[in-house]
Amino acid sequence: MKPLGRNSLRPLPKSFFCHPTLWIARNLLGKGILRIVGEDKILVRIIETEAYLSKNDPASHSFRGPNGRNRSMFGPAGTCYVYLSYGMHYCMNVVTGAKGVGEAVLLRAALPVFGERAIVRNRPGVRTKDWMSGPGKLTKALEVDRRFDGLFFGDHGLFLVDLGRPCGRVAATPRIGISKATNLPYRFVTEVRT
DNA sequence: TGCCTGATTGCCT
DNA sequence: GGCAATCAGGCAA
Repeated sequence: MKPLGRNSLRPLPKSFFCHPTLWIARNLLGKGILRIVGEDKILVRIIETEAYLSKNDPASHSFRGPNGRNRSMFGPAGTCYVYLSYGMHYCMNVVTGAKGVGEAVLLRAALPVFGERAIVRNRPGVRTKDWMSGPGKLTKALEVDRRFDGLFFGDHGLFLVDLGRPCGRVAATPRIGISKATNLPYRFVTEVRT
């Protein structure tokens, strides 16, 4: 894998996405999202994810099979699945599992590593701790919207990268904001600090 | 065809 | 802590 830029950031290898979805959700904690917009580079560290499976997971968009909105969730592992939530917020997922399966990991929250100037531009007047403390806030800070739906991470200025540092302790809890399958501990958080 | 709900956020009190 | 904003699917009729 070719390093990305001056910080020797390496994109996550394809083999990373060959693991089970729950493994990927847990192991994305501490990894980086690199966003390149023109001259600006934004790097953030993932601190919260949620896994959405296909079978036996009624909370997952893919539970009822493919439709217009969730089509890219059934793409090959490493596909970016972006959907509109509550009619106004975008949420970004990494598709996992084989093509046609319909599993993904929702990227819920992150902390800044560098590129604060661009983040401030995207999140004017917002306190630092609230920059990316939710899925809709994260996409806003990184300038990610429906244009990325169905594209691959690694294309079009959006990368998942290894920061070469392990994350801290990981906690698994039920997922947020859902009404179905609320007992499943598919949300993963870490107390990592940059 | 039309109503209801939701993987949310941010403003207002 | 309450609640409005806003829209795409699901589902009932």
